[in-house]
Amino acid sequence: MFSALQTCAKHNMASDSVNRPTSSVNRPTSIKDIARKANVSFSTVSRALQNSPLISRRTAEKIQRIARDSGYRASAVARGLVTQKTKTIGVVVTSIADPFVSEVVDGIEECCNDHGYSVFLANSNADPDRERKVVQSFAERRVDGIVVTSSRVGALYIPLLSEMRVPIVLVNNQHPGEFVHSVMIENVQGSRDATNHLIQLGHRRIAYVGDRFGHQSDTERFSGYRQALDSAALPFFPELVVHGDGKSEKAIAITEALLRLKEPPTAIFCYNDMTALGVLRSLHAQGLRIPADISVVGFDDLFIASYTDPPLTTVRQPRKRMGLLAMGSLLQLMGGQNLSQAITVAAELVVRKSSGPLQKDRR
Amino acid sequence: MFSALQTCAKHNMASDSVNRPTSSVNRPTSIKDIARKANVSFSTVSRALQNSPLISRRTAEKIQRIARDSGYRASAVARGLVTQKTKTIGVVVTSIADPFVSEVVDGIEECCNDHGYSVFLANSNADPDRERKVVQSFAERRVDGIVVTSSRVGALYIPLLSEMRVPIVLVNNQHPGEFVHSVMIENVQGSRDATNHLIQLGHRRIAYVGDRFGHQSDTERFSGYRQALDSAALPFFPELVVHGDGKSEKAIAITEALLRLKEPPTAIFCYNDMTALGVLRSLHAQGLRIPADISVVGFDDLFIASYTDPPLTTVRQPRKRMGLLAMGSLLQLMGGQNLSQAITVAAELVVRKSSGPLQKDRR
DNA sequence: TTGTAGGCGTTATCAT
DNA sequence: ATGATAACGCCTACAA
Repeated sequence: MFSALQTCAKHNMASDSVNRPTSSVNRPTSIKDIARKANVSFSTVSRALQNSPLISRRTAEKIQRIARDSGYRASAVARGLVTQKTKTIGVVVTSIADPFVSEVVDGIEECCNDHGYSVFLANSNADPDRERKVVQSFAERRVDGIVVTSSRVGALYIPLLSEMRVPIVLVNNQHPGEFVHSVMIENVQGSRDATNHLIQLGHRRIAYVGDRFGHQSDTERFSGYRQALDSAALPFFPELVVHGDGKSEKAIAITEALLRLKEPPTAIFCYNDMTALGVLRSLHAQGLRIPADISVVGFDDLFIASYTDPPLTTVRQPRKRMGLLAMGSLLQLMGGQNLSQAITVAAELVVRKSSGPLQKDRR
Repeated sequence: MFSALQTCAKHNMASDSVNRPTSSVNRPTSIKDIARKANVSFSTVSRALQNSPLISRRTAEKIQRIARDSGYRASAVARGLVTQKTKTIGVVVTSIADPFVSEVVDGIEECCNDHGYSVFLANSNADPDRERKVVQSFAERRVDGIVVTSSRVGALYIPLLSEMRVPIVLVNNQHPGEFVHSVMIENVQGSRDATNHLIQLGHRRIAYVGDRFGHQSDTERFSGYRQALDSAALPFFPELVVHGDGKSEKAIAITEALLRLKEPPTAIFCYNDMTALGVLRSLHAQGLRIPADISVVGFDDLFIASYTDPPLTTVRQPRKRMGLLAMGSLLQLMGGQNLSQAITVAAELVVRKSSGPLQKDRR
């Protein structure tokens, strides 16, 4: 008892005079501070705070009370160092300001929070170099897993995966085939449905305003469009297919060109809602009535789609759910399970007012 | 030399047989692994990797090469433990899916990235309990600073500030007066400008569709509206002031009621763009022409504002810049500076097509 | 049921 | 210019 006290005193002196020369940088209260107040060893405190069964109820309660009263917060960084698990995941996005992306992240975050994980967020600005750097920083942070949305360079992650030994899940990335774990929207089915919808309304000259050439999602959506035409035995008009950039400005110019054709389309199917926004605006500017004169269909079902004039017929991507699914897969992978199948999510046609029956005598 | 080798060998044996009984959980390569390969002590490696001047060029280069080749990534968690600085900040948002919020976060993230910080993101869902929990988790993560956007419970952070001893900056929170460090939009000036704009167009019966009663930003925007009326010596009509909820659905019903008045307004100034969206839709449904029959002005300048029909006159909040400013302040605070003045950002009226001169004979 | 000791991967302060 | 050593705050055998 006596010697124990002496040791304790010596220890205190050491830590007060030597270890903490600058008392001005007072650290957050630690497990040791609590141990001192409770007159127990700090390992007892550690156990009590984890509700370990091998601690007497009395001391456990006392310790927990002291911890609460002194506003103790266990250091996740110290814990991470010893357990080799940080309970964090990294999320790489092109831009968090993108409404598609932000809803996916919303889903990811919700799932993380429910499972005690914190999320690191980083923008890549669709720049492969930045994307690389961001992932390096995640590596240094020792994240337990990574989710990447809309990457153009999914292949980048293949070597990283083995290097970092951390599970990675991609959402709507450009080259899912190359990557094991991914959540993808069913582009082909979605755009087939959209095109079929227009065909059933009687349209024969249906334009497709795509994304930049070579992008996987564009290729797939175009493919769905072709499939619909083919299975309805309708002719394919190459002049009705134009590549945009997924933004509305470009779509405006494209629409004008489309309308200048000797035989303009009677319906326009757009790669995404942003493109459709530009198309709508351009059509309005030309004084055309929608859908009386021409029909428009988008893809994504952004919030804005129900507020355009007229409300936009489009293909819905359940973005938040895709985020939840991605995080769900990641949790399984981090738990050591080895699911290797890519998840694919059905796209849902949402019919609003921008699509209508073909008017035979429209001009 | 001989004894040194022996020590080294002993050390290796110890760490290989005792310290790492399970070689299956192979950790990322550490400073020690590199030290072994380079035949130097691990402190030399540490210095070489930090470009310490007291290391010979030769060994420094050798070490750096080995580090690069073995894909070494310094553990930020270990570094954080010893330096007591994690180089992370926590961002609390109501919902990252909110377009206002996501652009603020975009600015924050950009600034963080430029300065070597990583950002933890967490949704509060506007729930004070969640908000409290989120901040606790940030405390455990030992973040170096916190940014909170659109909190309704700014006061919550006052005790936290002293407890956590971490700088906090609030963006557009409800009660800035209570809090030292904040970035706020100039609500009063912005809505005064908007209202003046309508007055100059000849409007006398201008409605204000606000947010829920009691919210600071609503109170301020209403105050700007009143100021404009007063300084133009115009009468104030209480029946033209209605409280919405900042969402478009509610605004639809409100607009219908407004139009049923014996003397309906000739212009509607909305608390935000979402509200304006509902107003526009309702107006369209009633067959009114905008702005010929009635003018509409919003607040925020969301992306969607330039794509409504007609494009919406509104008051712009420079959201990304506000994020940058908030993070700028936080950097200064984390650097030990003690700026205590709240930052206020000017709002900018953006005139588009939804506002026009009063038509005397409109009905 | 509780205490002791060692180690997680760094940085930093001594020595040499 | 380099090496040994002690933290940082926590977890976890192993001892008692």
